[in-house]
Amino acid sequence: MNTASASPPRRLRERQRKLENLLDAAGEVFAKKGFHNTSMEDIAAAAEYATGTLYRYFPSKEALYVGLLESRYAAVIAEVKSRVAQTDNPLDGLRAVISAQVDSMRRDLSILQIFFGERMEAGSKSDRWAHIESLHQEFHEWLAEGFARGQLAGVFLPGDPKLYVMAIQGMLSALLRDWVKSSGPTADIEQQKNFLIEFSLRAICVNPTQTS
Amino acid sequence: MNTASASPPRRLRERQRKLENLLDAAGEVFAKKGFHNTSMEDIAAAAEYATGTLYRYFPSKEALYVGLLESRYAAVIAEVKSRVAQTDNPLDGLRAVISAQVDSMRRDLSILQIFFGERMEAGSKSDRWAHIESLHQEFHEWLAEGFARGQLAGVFLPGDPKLYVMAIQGMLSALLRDWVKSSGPTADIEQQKNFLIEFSLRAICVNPTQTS
Amino acid sequence: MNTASASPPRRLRERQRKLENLLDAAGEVFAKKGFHNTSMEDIAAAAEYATGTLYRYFPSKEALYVGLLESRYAAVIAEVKSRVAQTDNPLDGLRAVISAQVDSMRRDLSILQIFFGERMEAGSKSDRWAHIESLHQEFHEWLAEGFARGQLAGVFLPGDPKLYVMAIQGMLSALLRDWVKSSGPTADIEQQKNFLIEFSLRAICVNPTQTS
Amino acid sequence: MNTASASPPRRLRERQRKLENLLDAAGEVFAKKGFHNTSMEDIAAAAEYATGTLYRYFPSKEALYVGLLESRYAAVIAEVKSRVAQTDNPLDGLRAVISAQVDSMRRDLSILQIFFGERMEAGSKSDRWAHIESLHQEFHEWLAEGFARGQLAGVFLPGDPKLYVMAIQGMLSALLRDWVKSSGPTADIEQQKNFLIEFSLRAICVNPTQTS
DNA sequence: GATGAATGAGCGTTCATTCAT
DNA sequence: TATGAATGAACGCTCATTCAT
Repeated sequence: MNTASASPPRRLRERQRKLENLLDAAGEVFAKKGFHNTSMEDIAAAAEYATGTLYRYFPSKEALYVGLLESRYAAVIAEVKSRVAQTDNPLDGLRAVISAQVDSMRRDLSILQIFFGERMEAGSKSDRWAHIESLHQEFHEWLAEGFARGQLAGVFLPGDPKLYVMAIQGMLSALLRDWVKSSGPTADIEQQKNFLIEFSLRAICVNPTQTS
Repeated sequence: MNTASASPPRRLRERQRKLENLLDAAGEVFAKKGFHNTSMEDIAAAAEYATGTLYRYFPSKEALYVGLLESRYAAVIAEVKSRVAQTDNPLDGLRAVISAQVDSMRRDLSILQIFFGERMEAGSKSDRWAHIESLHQEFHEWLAEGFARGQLAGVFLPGDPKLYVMAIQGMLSALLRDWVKSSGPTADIEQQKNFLIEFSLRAICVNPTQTS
Repeated sequence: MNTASASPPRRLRERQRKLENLLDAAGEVFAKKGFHNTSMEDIAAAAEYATGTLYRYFPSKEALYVGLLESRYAAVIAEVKSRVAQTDNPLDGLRAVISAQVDSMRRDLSILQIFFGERMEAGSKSDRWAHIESLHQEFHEWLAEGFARGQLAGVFLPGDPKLYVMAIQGMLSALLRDWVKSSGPTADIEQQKNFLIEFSLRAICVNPTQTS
Repeated sequence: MNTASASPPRRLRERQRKLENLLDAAGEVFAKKGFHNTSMEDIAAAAEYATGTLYRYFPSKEALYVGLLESRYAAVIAEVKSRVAQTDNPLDGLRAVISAQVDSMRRDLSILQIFFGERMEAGSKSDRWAHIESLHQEFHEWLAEGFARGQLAGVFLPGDPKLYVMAIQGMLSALLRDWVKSSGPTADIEQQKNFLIEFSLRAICVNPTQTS
């Protein structure tokens, strides 16, 4: 292979790398100060770029923010799916769903701070918001399907799977929000994680007593 | 009593009435557009006042927002406490806690949209934020105490009451957030409410089968 | 005399008294905070009136300010003239001019702070400004005439009397400005006053050595 | 030296040039309308910039104003010092002090209008105000020292040098204020300048008759 | 591609003034 | 006459975005 043919990929890889750097920098700043209190100049400074350069990568501040959320959310979803794939029964699947999310978040608290930071306006008609929303939808549907399989297997109690998903994700959110408020996961993370798991199993399983 | 002595109260009542109107108007606008995308002019227009007039009632936009949250949150808490006071056992107490919150919110969806709208920066050192935060703390502690009583009565399972509170409030939040997203409570509210109650009872009660 | 005929004068006196109070209050506030940083509400509060009431006495904030200056300046001028009237030769007249101004100002430092505070815009076409300006003109012309008499008497050196007036008044201003800056007359007022007098006499008199 | 190494200086020089333009424009507007009646938009228009641009050079309106005063005052002081340095005896030094200030001011009347315009509130704790104040202090002390040397040489009369300085600077101020009022130096500047000089020499010198 | 100076619309806030009571 | 709630124009300042270099 010659340089000519190798160059385009290199260009792309280069661009990807810079884009990642930019998202990382933006992530830090957004996490610390929220969307509205972060200026493009802040981000540029953190990424060591000039303001104008940001616009070579994202057409607007909102696009940058949404892109960031998207990338972080996708990573969490991927982590969950991967961890669930390593299980072979609904109970462990449920455990993995909760565990993976707690672990993801714990690893990078800034994700949380962004997730629970200011929501953008419903008015934003950006395609990217649509996409992030569809990521979310698709994730919840995937969770619901997994849940339905547990019900068919006679392991989970009957009822609308979507409601079960909502309940579990709601509890997770509350835990994570707590961490954000106390700016950092509290000491007994494992205990909290296990609490959530046990709590869920009791509420969800046909035969909770056999769940250890 | 003569008119002269009655007059000052009238002034105050008048002011209260206007203040309520103002908060209502602000509530609507903040709910629709969020804090940062709502201008004082928007609020003034909604309240049918001139911009300057708003500052006779609140010293700043943030104070107005916080005042609004405070007033709404206090109402929800009051409702919950009142409903719980009418119960005479932990199980019904738990049911009341969930029921009352769902009902409160359903009644005025705009509260929700504000609660789940953009959070202000942690930087806001306003005393009012401190107050609203203490309202929240105090409410959660009150819930935790009630829960602890249920444990002492042997009705609820053991475990850190604060975690139980977090779990329940988290599920409630998720439900309400769902409503906000679909801009309005979905048709089967009662079903969703009951789902949450049953779900919680199973996860919390020593003897869930006797809970009807 | 009956009440009917006495009433109008009483009304007027009453009004005068209130007006004086108002000016006094305004004087204090203007002196402390300057024209632009003083709001009508400040003045109203200091005078224990409602804002609207101020407009019954002065048609505008500027009119109030100018009225205040006018009244204070007129008093200083009157003091100077009265003190000069008690002298019988140009030398003592000059001494009185300087002495009276220093004493006037020392007595009420707030006058100074107003005189040396922010000047209004030249744009203000108010008739009152014209009047205050004419007070000033007339005072300086009166001083110049007095000076000219001293020249005719062979006591003062020749030269444009207006320039002499300007020089003396300039030195007085500088002294007073100094006081304002150190917020209060400095300890050795008498010494400073005498310095100015001696300085002036040396520069002005035909035969300074005989001036004690 | 290559272009690369020369480029940064160019940037800086460019910035300096623009800053000067800005100060000039601001000087004109402030001189004409005073601080409080000049809006940032006015200045921007005069400088042919957008409002936002001003804030790239000065962090606030006050900073711009203070920066302007500082730069102008520093220039006057420099002129005075330079002119005095060319003299070799106290008498000529005194003449130079007065002459240089009159000439400086005459050259750019707008300086005057700013110096005698509205003073900022004492409340402004800006570092720049402190600096300008220290410029002033230092200048007056320098003048006082020069004066003391004249006393030691037996040329000037005894007495607190600070008071002499105050007197002379006060007369200068009065002259300049006069010019401002009549919006422009009056025709007989030289005569007025000489009057001030002669007046001062008579009041200050041990042997005024030999001073021509 | 990268820069960063420039833009200018938009916002929160103030306050002199008015007027119904 | 006195009140003080209401007004609304005006201001200082910010910052996402553009574009000449």
